[in-house]
Amino acid sequence: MATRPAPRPRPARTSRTRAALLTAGLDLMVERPIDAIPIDDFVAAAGVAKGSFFNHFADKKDFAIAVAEEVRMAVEMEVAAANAGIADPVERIAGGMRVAARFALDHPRRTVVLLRSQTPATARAHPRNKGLKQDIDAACEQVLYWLGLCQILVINLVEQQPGPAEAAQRLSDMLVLGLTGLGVPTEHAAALACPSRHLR
Amino acid sequence: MATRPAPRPRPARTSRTRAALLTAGLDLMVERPIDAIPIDDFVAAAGVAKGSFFNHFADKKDFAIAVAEEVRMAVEMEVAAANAGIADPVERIAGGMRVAARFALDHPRRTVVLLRSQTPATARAHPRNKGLKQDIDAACEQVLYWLGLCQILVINLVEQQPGPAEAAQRLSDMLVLGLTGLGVPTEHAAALACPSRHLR
DNA sequence: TGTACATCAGTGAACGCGCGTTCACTGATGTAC
DNA sequence: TGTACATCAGTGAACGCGCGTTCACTGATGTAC
Repeated sequence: MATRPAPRPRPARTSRTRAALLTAGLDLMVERPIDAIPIDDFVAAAGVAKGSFFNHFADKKDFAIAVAEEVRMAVEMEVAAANAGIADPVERIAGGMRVAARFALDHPRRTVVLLRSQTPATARAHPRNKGLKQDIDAACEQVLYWLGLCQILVINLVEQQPGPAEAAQRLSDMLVLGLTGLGVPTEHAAALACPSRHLR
Repeated sequence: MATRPAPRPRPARTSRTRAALLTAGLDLMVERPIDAIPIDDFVAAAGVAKGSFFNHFADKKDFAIAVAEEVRMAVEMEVAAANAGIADPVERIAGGMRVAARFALDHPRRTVVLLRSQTPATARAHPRNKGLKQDIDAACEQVLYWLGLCQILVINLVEQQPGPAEAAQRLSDMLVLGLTGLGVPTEHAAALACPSRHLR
């Protein structure tokens, strides 16, 4: 009967396996949605055994979330960095769209995976309840409206892969359209949207 | 050995079964993509036996196409009707977007199914070849650009379900954005996009 | 109108495959002494 | 440094379920006479 205290940290091999699986996930999910990819393909691409998959992820769904989360955190960090020190909320949301556009141009593959991971367009929840929470719903709808515009822009940039000038123009158009839609005065929106400010 | 000539047309029961399946398809595909719906659900909703499904459709994929095709033909007929007698190509494509918007507002459920049926955004073919077919590709890209804008507008209308005035405004914005993006002079685009022309 | 018969859509049980998940075993990694 | 041992990620064969597809049979519909 031995009483040795257990060894604990064994990060090297472990994190290598996990990273290989996440990388394989990114690679394969660029081409098709996760439901069309068997786990066998992920583990083959990662070069690990099928059982290892379930050592790191509870199930396939959990894996999809983990892959998307990696990309989402990367985007959010860039947004936070770009907005550091900016207080005006209108400028902050404009900055968010700008960063999203920049990210889509820089990392089209990761962006595709992120877009895929989200509840697909036309399947989103419709907060149609007209009860007491009307104000809250209105605020939520504005957020959804803005996120929707960002998503539309990002899809457009990833699909068409326009040159820098064209991309800046589309971002600018979308900013004016979106900001005026939120009630921002046209001149203010136009100033924030000036193409020369964007994308380097 | 009998030599009676065969009876042929038995349309009543047959077309009823087929129609029930297509209707069930529309109903269920509003909520989730076809890959998430077992055939058992379709036949249960249609009230027919599972075997009947394969009397009418070669396989599940064929069924998905048939459901989408019904909606697509309805849209195309409306576009053709709206554009009858109009020769100017710029007005014709503007009319196409107008009809698509109108259809999305009138038939959001059918529109959702149609959107689902298409190669999902971020999975479309990228005609990136820079060879001799440059001109053809350029034309194709313009068509894709326009269809993409229509799709974006339609998704937005179905998701947000704005009131008539708001919807007309979004259509107008998208028309100006799209037409000027195709090189149409701003004044001309603005005239075609005038909100008072749209959506009744 | 009535009867015999031919056809083909309808039916649902059965099949079989793809694939997500499990599990008993292996072996690499690290600790205790 | 060397040896014994404890742990836990890695492994891949096996399992089992969901679901698309098949098929032998039934029965409704319509034609011939």
